[in-house]
Amino acid sequence: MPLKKQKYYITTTLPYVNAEPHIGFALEIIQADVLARFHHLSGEEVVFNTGTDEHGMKIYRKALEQKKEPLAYCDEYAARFDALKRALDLSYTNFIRTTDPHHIKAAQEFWMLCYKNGDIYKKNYQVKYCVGCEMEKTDSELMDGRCPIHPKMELEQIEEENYFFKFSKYQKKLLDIYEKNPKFVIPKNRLREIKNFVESCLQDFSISRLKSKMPWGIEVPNDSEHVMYVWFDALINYISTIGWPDDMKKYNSLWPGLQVAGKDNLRQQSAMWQAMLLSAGLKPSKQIFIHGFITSRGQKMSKSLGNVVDPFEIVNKYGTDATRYYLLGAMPAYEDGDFTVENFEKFYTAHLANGVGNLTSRILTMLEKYSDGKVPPKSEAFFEVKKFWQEYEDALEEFAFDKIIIAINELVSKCDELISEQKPWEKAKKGEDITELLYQLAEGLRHIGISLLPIMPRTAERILNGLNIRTEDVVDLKKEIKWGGLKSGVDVKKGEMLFPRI
RNA sequence: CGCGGGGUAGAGCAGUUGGCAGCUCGUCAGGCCCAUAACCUGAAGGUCGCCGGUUCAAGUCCGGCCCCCGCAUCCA
Repeated sequence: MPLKKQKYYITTTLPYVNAEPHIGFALEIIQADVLARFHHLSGEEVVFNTGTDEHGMKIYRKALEQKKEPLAYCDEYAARFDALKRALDLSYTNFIRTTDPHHIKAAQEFWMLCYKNGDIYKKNYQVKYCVGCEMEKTDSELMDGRCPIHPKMELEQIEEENYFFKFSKYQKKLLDIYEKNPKFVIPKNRLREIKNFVESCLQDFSISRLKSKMPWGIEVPNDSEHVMYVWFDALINYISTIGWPDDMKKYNSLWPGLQVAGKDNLRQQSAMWQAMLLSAGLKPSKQIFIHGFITSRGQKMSKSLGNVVDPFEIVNKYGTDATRYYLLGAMPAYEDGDFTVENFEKFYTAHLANGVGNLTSRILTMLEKYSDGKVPPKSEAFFEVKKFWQEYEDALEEFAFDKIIIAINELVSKCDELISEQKPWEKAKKGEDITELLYQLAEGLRHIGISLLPIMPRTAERILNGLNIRTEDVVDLKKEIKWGGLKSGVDVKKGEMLFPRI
């Protein structure tokens, strides 16, 4: 009986197109890619969404500065973000732009649902405005009632009519979601953080801007004087990209999905967006994973400090797979991680050149020298691959990408230890039979190759090709993770070095 | 008493429900020659920020204190 393929929907946040792609976003999308690839290998039908968030004041201003039409400006940036796909070897299936006509329609439809549900209302919005900054200021941003940057200037009071969303109405329901599903937000401390926030104060938030002041947004239905505030429109991409509301069949088969986001997005993703979904009568997200920030030499990256790391530059210098591996393995899964070139190079040398790269050539060379370039007859399992895969899957389940890398490295070490212990070169000289040992190593290498498929797709392919396995044939992970998948008698070939030292 | 994160070997970090303090790099000493000067074994190196409490037992739980980093802009 043919089973219907299980569906897996995962999405990143949409980066805002007012700056170049950031290494922190690279981390996010690589994490999502590992999950997407793993589930694809497991035989699931994967929809993996990313894209660009393109509306709002900042974009509008930047476009004006560069004397461009906003959309033309966005086109350029969207292309730059889409270029990450190639640079980082990403497998996303959807790339949505919030200026896509379908998304615009969906956002308006969504608005109407919230409106009909009585959750959108008009209110006078009083703000303090600093002429020096040309910015609205909230009370929490002020010092002694004055702008901290322009303390000599008087703040102006501005009053405008905005639409508001009844966030406060959903306090109890949000807390219910968190209560019912203790893994709704990973890691735990982030769930606690958002719980505290929702428990303490939920203020209705403004979801529109006057079009006369800021025309670059999605028009509010039945009120052409307003456009939606960028947050409200952008969040809806998670469902508009999977067909909502036109293709309800597709939407129903995929939603709710998994969202990956940075810690700066905790509130928007796990509280505001969830309240919006409730208001529209839709299901809350399945789960939200919050990753930390990447610091640069211990400090937050900023243009003024000049310590911003460009993902394209890193990929050009060290290669796609090494970049993926470093970001996944050297950054703590749940906290901030520090990025330095020195650390990158150490990690590269220790794990890639000396570790998996060296082991691959060791094993393949031995097969060529002592086994006629063929895989020897099968032998019983020496390595505890079952335990290895259990660890691997458990770590993935909790988004502990660093733990996956540790588990793979342990398997690499075990192979190295076995070689040193058994001294196959010595035994071969004495004429002892080492075919059993060689099969152990070759099959161990196959498991390493399979386990690297989601992490470093190209490297994994080269390892598997060396063992005469085509990645197209790796379609059923359940089968692949069993001992003995490597066929005896097939030719092996040692290719180029995987990771030349730097 | 604004919010959050952190202080563990020279550096960077792990330490889940309390139960002999670990990993990577670096240093030192051996081994090995299948492998990318790679690999393996061993050693040195710690008052787990400070003080107090609970406990047979605290890096871990509780209370207090000190220090560092984010929370205006650029920016994920």
